[in-house]
Amino acid sequence: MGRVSNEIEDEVLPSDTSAAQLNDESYEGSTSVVLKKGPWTSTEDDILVDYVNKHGEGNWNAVQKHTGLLRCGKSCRLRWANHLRPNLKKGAFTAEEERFIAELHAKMGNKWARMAAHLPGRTDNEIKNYWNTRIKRRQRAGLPLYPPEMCLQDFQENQRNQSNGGLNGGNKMHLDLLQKNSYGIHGAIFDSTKDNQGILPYAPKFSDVSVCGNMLKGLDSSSQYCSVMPPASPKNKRLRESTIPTFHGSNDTKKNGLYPLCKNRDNNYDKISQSFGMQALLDPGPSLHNSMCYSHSPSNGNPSTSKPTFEAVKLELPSLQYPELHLGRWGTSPPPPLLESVDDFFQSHTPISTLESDCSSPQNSGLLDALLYQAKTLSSSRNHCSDKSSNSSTATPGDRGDNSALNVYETEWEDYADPVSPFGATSILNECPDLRGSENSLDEQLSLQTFTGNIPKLEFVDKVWTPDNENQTLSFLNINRPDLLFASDWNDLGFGHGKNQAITTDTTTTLLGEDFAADHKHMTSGTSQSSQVWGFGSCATAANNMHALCHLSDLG
DNA sequence: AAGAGACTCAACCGCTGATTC
DNA sequence: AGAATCAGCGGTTGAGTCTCT
Repeated sequence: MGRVSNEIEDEVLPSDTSAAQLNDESYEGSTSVVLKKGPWTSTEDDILVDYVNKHGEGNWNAVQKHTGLLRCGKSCRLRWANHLRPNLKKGAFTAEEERFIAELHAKMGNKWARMAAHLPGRTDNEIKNYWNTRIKRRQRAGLPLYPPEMCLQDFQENQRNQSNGGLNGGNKMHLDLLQKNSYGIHGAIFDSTKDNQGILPYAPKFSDVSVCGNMLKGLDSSSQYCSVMPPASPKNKRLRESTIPTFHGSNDTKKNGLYPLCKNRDNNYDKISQSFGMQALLDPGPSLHNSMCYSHSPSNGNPSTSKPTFEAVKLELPSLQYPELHLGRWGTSPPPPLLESVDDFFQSHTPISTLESDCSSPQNSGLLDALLYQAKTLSSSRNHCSDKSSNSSTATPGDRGDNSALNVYETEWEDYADPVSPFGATSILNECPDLRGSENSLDEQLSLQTFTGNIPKLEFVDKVWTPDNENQTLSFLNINRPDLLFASDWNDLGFGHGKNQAITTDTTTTLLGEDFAADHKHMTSGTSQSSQVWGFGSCATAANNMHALCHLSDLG
């Protein structure tokens, strides 16, 4: 845009640059050739296009020699790649593209070129500009950079990693990165917490639990952005003494699939709580630390003393910022229940993801427990008979083995799946038509999703995005929604339609309150397809749900 | 209407890895 | 093996445009 001024003065391309031009500061180069800088003119474009048409791409330094174009090879390549090459898609990103970019960024970080490779017609520069703009915008708005669902996914991966034996190589890398990045992260995380202290009764008081890698990264190199976008308003200055622990993923996910939130029965809620900044209040013990990185010096030994690392490190990897996302909702939640009870809840129930094959009996009493157990039982029997729908989001690792497409992508994933990326290449093929056709911007939709329970599902990242496959790419994963036991999944279980659904909804309302029920109701209003999957509408919602369930469990 | 600030985007810069000599 | 060159990537800059007050 802009820079039209050059258009006039350069209408004639100076293959025979005058001496006057040599002194022009817009020209630079060696003693022999003075290369022009600044905006390209249409004439230059024509020359370049003509050259590329004749000689093909590459050998950019030869352009100047052969055409007299006073541009360096770099500039030519850039011009061609970003503006002149055919099939470039100009114009604003569509909502679908925006979502896809978010997903890609979540997985890749600031790998613009890679991202561009998945968006035909889009350039890395374009994507980069878009993303940076988005970051700024969301930062100003105090919004998270990523949809909360992504955070959950990362958390789930982390859960699996922990259950699989602690830190693996990827996690180790995580730690390294984390330590390097702890400063920026600290600020970021803390910002989000303090900002919500007023409304978040269980705002984390733990300190020094630095967010791990993927959550922290991805924002940008200069750490000017944080995983949780703090409102730009000065009045929102925040403390710097605490952080919200978060989880990090690993590439294990791409092997294990998804939905592990409840898969590991070991203190799942503890870990969730950790992720939401609750854990430390209750359990400062080492369990927390399995997945948490500490920014303070190990020699310090004082977990309450945050010692940000000031080493300047470029953060590239994705940053998942969920804690802040819906703190408003958190704020509306009752004070946290006894987390132990939540642990009990999870421990007493077969992980949702394994309902199909494992119907444990409730170990806890309580209405919801009973309901959940009943649902599980029915689900198990039903699923065994129905041979799992093709788009089941609860594919097990074994299922994945049957998915050749998945395997293909999985292989390619290895190339760039960052071990510290928040998301592995989890691939659950579920469509969520709810978002399709929406013309809302991604930001808007993400906000919406927060309350509708739609979880943007990370698909095979290594496929090229097209409108045709977008519905697959943007599948949604709802694997960890205890609240949906009352709704969508009951549909799936044969409970949810008509009267039964009304009953469960009413029950939810009664037991969990209008707010929760409204959420639940909203979420269940989706299509049957979307109701086949489980998920958190938002981390906060999930937390609320768990709190509610915990309450119920205790009440029961 | 005007000014300020935000936004957008093209282009440049520096760095890195691959390739060639 | 090491230097030179090339291609590409990601970060940054800056000017035009837009929006808000």
